[in-house]
Formats: sequence, structure tokens, C-alpha cells
Amino acid sequence: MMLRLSTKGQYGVRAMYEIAKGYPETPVTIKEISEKQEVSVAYLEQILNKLRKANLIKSIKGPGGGYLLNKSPDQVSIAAILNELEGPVAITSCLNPEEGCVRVDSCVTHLLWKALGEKVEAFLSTITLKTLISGDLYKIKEIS
Amino acid sequence: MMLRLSTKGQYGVRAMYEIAKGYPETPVTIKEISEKQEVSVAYLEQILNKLRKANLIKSIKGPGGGYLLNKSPDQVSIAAILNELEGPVAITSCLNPEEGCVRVDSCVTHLLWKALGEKVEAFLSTITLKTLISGDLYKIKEIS
DNA sequence: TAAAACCCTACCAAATTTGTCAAGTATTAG
DNA sequence: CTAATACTTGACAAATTTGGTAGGGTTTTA
Repeated sequence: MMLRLSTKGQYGVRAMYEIAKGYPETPVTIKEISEKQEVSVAYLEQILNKLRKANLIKSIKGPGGGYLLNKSPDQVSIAAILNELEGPVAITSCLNPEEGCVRVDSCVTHLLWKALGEKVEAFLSTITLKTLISGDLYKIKEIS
Repeated sequence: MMLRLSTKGQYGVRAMYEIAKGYPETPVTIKEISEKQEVSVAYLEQILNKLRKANLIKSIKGPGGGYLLNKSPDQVSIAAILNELEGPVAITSCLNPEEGCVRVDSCVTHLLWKALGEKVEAFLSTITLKTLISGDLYKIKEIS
């Protein structure tokens, strides 16, 4: 199966969707997210931890606490979420900024994978949590 | 790293590029591909076997033999090659035709991943082996 | 007839994914 | 002030996928 997204990325977006629904004031607990999205609490903890460190969400401890979005839903793109959870889009490992490519010049396909990655990134940048909440996904074909 | 392509897919495209350069008459041996693209003969055998069974290439045995493209380079898209080696583009496993989705209706992100997959597929369908051979990759931004 | 070249099936090691588990720390309602 | 709520952290492990290797074929033709 070509170009799969890991569950971490998938669950992360769905978790952010639940948190976004509480914006701007109602904290959403991990337990609620777990029940609505059918993902284990322990696994969600790992995911939300990363997103919190990236300042996409903040957490409130104690009774009545939970997670809150740091920005409004229309300012949080899917690309931003996935970037934190899975790193940058990089179709091949030689396009990973951390690794680099040893045969850029001789590689006939380098430009191709680069272009594909950029296309994906651009697309995911146009979709935000607000798009998901408002149910405007069916408009996607027009958007792009 | 988000949305990585496996080496099978990457090597497959590069192998097809070498074979395409021999079109229409000059068979290209595995050994030649192996040397030019720096991929082991044994691994290439697996990859080319799949592509042959998919009728993208044909093989000629015996001395002087090798692999030949079945269609002209401008009729072989990157999408077609990757489809054989990696299966269909399916960002999530529930979009894999073989598995299916149990929560399509309730899943807020289903449409999103579907749209992304379609975008990728459409893009890769516009690029062919001829695009690679002719060095027109720098034109990609205009194409799409 | 032997060398060239493809064909096929197992098998395996390493990396990644997909989580679980256990033991914290911080906050606040009452 | 204390108990319940809720987040925080790090270690670890099973399962899957990736990225191959090995070794034996078979077919063709110079």
C-alpha cells in the first residue's frame, strides 16, 4: 500500500479535532478523546505530549482540566499537526533534511519526489481543523 | 518522516528509467541496471519480476538478452509503476480497497485522506518515463 | 553445450510501528 | 489539607514492514 500515514498521525489529527471542538474555553480530557475516537489513553498521552511540546495545545491539570487549543481552529493546519508527529514530508530518505542526498546530481528521480512532497505539503497546509469541524471537507475539490 | 516511499518503489522507477533508455530495441540487462543504479542484482530481480508480470516490461533470455519496455516511454506513468510495486495509494489502511473502512460515516478525516490520495495519484499519472528521460522534470511546476 | 541471462521461493535481520505498563507530578474542589 | 482528577515521563515489548540475501532452478542462443 503506497504512501501510508502512521496511526500516530491519523490519531493525532482526530484528537486535535476533538480538542478543537472545545475551543476556546472547554478543556477536553484524554479520556473523552479516547472514548470518542476509540484510541487508548496511554497511546494518546504520547501523541498529545508531542503536540503540547510543539505549542499546538496546552494542558490544564487537576479536576476539570484537560487540553485546549492554543490557536483558533482555522489557524491550525493538518500539515502542522503531521509535521510534529511524523516529521516533514519526505518521500525518500534522501529528501529528509536530517540525512541529505549523496547523489542529487546523478539521481534522475530526485526532482520528482521533491515535487511530489511539496504538492502534498501545500495541500495539507490548506486544510485546517476548522475545515474538519465545519464539515466543509466535501468542498475540497474546489479548494485546491 | 511523513509519507515515505519504500525502496522497492524508488528502485523500480529508476530501473524502469534504465530500461526505457533502451527503447524500442536494445535489451537492458539486470547487471547493467544494477551497476548504473547501485542496486543489487538479487533485489532487482524481485522488482523486475513484478513489473514483468504486470506487462510493463518483457524479458529476453539468453546471451544478448535483457529487459525491454512493452509500451513507449510516454505511455508508462510513474503511477503505473508504483501501483504494481506498492499497491494503490492509500494514506490510511481503511482506504485500502482490500481492507475497507468500518467507520466511514463517523470518521471526520476519511474524506481528507481520500482526497489527498487522489491528488497524489493524479499527479503521478501525469509524469511518465519520457518525462524523466527528456529531462523535463524542471517543468513539473508548470505541468501541474 | 556451456555460458549468459532470466525465474522463483525461502528465509532472515534490522528497523519501525503500535502500542502497554508503571510510576510518577501537579492541581484544585470541597 | 487531602483525595480525586488529570496530566507527565520513560522504559519496554510484540507485531509488522522493510530491505534485502541465498540458492537453487529454467530457458535461450552463440
